[in-house]
Amino acid sequence: MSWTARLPELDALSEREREGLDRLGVMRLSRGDVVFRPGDSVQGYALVLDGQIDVSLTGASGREILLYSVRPGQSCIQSTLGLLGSEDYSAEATARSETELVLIPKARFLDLIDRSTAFRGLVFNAFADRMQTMMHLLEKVAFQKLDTRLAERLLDLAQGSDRVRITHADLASQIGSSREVVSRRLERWARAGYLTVSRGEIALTDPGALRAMAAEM
Amino acid sequence: MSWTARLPELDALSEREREGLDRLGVMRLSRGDVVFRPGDSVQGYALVLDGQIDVSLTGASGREILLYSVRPGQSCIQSTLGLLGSEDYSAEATARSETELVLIPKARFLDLIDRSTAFRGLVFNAFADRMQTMMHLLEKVAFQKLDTRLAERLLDLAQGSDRVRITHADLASQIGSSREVVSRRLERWARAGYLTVSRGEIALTDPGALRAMAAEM
DNA sequence: CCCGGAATGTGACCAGGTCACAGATCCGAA
DNA sequence: TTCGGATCTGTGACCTGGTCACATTCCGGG
Repeated sequence: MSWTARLPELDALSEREREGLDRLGVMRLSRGDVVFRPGDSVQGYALVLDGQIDVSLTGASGREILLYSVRPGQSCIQSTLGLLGSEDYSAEATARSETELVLIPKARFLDLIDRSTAFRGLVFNAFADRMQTMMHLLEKVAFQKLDTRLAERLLDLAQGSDRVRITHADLASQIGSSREVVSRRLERWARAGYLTVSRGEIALTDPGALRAMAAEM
Repeated sequence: MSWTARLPELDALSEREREGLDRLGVMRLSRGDVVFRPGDSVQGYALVLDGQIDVSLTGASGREILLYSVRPGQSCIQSTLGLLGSEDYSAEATARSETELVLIPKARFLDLIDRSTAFRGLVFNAFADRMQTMMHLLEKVAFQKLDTRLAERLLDLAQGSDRVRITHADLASQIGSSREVVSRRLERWARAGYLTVSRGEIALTDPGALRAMAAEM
């Protein structure tokens, strides 16, 4: 079966190119599987078909921060980095849910970049986008208050719904903070009536208040 | 006169391509001149011939952090970002010394990317490199202690010599900290005998100690 | 020699990260 | 059902670093 048909992003490729890619096998990952870790060498260009992969950095203290999530149709530009700049991974990637992905081998990838204008555009737009979000992340980490980042993250995780299933520790690692700090902040917000916390779950009772905090820089 | 000859990085380009580029004018900037600021739209691909351009982010509080410096032969990948991803600048760039640069207009740039494998390689290697250093920067800001970043910066600015001409405020803005904090830290280090401070200048008396601090993460 | 601006010094305070534990809750095995 | 370990959360003490509000000091030009 043809996986290239599942990604509208690839429509611009020629028939020939798509056929070639379709012969590549689809990998399946379970939640928690590690795609790569710091120091691994880059084997190919990773393209997610379904599910989600989180790419994050870990500091010396063990504290973590989420760089970005790779969703269907997107690629993990850490691999682009490795393929074009020939440096190994310095970040870690794990599957956040059941995930299907395709790995385009290095040689094939470089060949496609050379021959296909469409593919090139795809890759470089994705690259530029990620770079942009990385800059925004840097800006947030360097200058924004914890409140802002936490509120933002909660709203993002909620995706419009009013509850988020996540532990304080996970939440902390996504915004580059620590569990204790997040716990205390959540407690404060609970007292203020913005949300209620229970083991493994947070219910947003006043998303408006959160949005206000996320908005103020 | 041919400016393309001044950059060994461009040797890989064909004769034709180089001739075309040579017709572009060279811009001259003085120290302090602003190349672009947040919100400016991207006009073309900026290539530095001589001098140095610093690209930095500014937070709401006015605190700044240096993203990277563009040296001769390098390009400001903020412009690549804008050209490939079509987002405007979110950072600010200023000339740190007398600087000469060439601006390759958007259309010409995109054309070159399409036609010239060599040019493409150049651009994307530079892009990947910057991305890598941005990740390292993010890692530093998120996880490293001030000592490490400050010591690192001092050694970098000293370039092997034993003195650095810079104000505490400038130093602070380069590492994303504040003047007061930097002043106090320098004073502490002066008491420890690592360096001596005088108005506008810092003399490194014990670079070894600084290197030790820069090394420990 | 004086004066204004630039650079630096200083104390008080606040936000947030770290450490060391203490409870609380859940879940599977006996 | 109950026990025990694992996971999650709560809490106080402490430290680093950013912020605010000023006070000093230094330097060059008139």
